[in-house]
Amino acid sequence: MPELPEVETVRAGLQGLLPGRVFGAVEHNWERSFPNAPSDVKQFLIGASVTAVRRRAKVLMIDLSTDYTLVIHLKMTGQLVFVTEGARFGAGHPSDSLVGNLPDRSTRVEFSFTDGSHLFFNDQRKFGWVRLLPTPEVPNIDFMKKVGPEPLESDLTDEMFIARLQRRKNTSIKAAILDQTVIAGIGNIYADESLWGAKIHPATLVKDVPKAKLKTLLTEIRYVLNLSIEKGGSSDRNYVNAEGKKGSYLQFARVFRREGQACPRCGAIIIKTRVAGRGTHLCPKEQKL
DNA sequence: CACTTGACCTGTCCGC
DNA sequence: TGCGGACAGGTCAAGT
Repeated sequence: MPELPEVETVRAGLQGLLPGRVFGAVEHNWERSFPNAPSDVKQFLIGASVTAVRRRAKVLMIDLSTDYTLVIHLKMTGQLVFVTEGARFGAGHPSDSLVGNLPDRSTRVEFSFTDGSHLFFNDQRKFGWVRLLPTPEVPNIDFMKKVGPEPLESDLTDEMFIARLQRRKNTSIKAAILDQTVIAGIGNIYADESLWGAKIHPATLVKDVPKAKLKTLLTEIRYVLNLSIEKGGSSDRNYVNAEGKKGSYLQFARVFRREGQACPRCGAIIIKTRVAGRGTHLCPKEQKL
């Protein structure tokens, strides 16, 4: 799923809903979704209150009063949906939702708070995970050690972005920006959208993209990520925010899932192809190899 | 080291 | 209607 804008939307939602709530119980039905030792869960989660909800790259962090943190990766189909007591098994969710009554068959973990509210970790494909770690250890997990800079942080300069891309100079520009160790948070949707914005064919080797275009690419990455955050993210199949609602970015997408339609800039027909092992959408007239 | 491919899973869609 | 295969928003480990 979830790329940076979707994870950020979930983070913002949870930040408004969770702080102060106290964990009362946890249930899970798929070991790999929450592989923590039961003794750790009992000692450091049950009875702890939420202090803050953070994000780094596509990873969410729910900080606890015990100086432990729930670290969560939604991968392709993960959802984190908060419901008050009445909504559990209850009236379901509004029409702008992909979630019905919870728990459902995609529910992997159910967190219950002492005030009767619940947080559901749903994950149809079971790729996602939740881990409970001491807060100071979170930056030391492999992913955090290797992940690249946040694209929306102003301390990432054009020069830094270009220099990091050069590490992957013999691969396609699309593979390079999807590489989380080069830059954080970009996935298939925003890769296609930003490459269209910068008029770069996704299969172009990094070394063959002029520096001026790489600079433009960073501008376009920031544009699409910010626009998507504003629209609440992209809901293609599974993604919903912390309240179970869909995001609307795909209504504004220029190429993603728009094969067969006219390019909004030049009118040529958008095509779908395959680059870096991923479905790839582009304008064949403006994005040439 | 850089790069590509398959694996991890379930569900849906498309062609026969 | 059933069945096989491809594909789906993301990482990882293993291969070359």
